[in-house]
Amino acid sequence: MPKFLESLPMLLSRTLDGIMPRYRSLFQTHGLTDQQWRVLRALWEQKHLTSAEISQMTLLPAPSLVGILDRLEKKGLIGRLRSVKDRRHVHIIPTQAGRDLQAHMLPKVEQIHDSYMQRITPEEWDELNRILNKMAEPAEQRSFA
Amino acid sequence: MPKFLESLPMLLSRTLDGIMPRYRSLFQTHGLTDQQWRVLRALWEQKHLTSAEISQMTLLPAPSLVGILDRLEKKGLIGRLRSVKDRRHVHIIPTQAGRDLQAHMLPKVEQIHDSYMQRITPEEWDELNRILNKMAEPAEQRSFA
DNA sequence: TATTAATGATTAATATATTAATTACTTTAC
DNA sequence: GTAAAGTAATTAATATATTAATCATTAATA
Repeated sequence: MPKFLESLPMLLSRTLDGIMPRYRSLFQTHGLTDQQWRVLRALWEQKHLTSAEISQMTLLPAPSLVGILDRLEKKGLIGRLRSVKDRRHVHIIPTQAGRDLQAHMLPKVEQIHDSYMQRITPEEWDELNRILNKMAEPAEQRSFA
Repeated sequence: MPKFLESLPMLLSRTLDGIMPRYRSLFQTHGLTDQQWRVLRALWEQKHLTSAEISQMTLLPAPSLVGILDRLEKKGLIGRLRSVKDRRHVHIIPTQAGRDLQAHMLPKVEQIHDSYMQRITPEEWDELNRILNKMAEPAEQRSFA
């Protein structure tokens, strides 16, 4: 097997490719894309978030978010509300239909997540987080061993 | 921090978002996208590969590959050659310019990879691979503990 | 061998990613 | 108080992802 396949980017991509289809088929039964679900999920414990806040939480690039929010709005799952304090900000608010869909889907999403968690021990999960965070840590704020 | 940010998909996406920019800025100085480099990289130790083989190695979906190969071909980095044995297959072959670019870029790419590897121990790297492969393993062929 | 089924690459349609530029609005600094 | 600098959302242009369908070719079967 060539070294290429054992690189860090390929390892991560391969893992994502391995786990996402199960999530995706659930999303599809509810007419959502991965990214659209992410936005709804980010709004779960919030009354409202600005577009920039959603972008930061979901890792979805701001320009992509415009279209994603357009489509969620067209589906009646969210609303846009321009801030009165600072008219540059747009607050994104889940509609009742959006909240209902969240409530319906979240348990199933968590069920899939749990099924993956059961493949490893809590210690392995901690290890995984520790190692990956060390990888992704920006160079500046890295502590030298 | 909401549980959402601690999910497996978000952990993996966050890590990729953290590490890819350094690769990407290198690719950009050579006028390549991530995916275009992946294809060249896959051809590194091969004289030629079919489109399907490249798709499987690089994890790039076959329909996306059509355009990616178009652009690599237009840049004079690869050539397409329809198989005589089975005219359904198309062999992808790096041109001399493609091989030169590979040879020039590969050390720099490996340098970036090494710099990430230095953040962790070889044992942590093995752990990481072991855990992630367990996550991505298809359910059917999973061994029960 | 004529038909049917399967396969590899491609096209089509829609959604998202990436980078740069723009627009509307706020804040700073002079 | 006004011009300049900064900020949040958006648009624009190009590249890629996702799913389904198509096209040409080959393999399988009656």
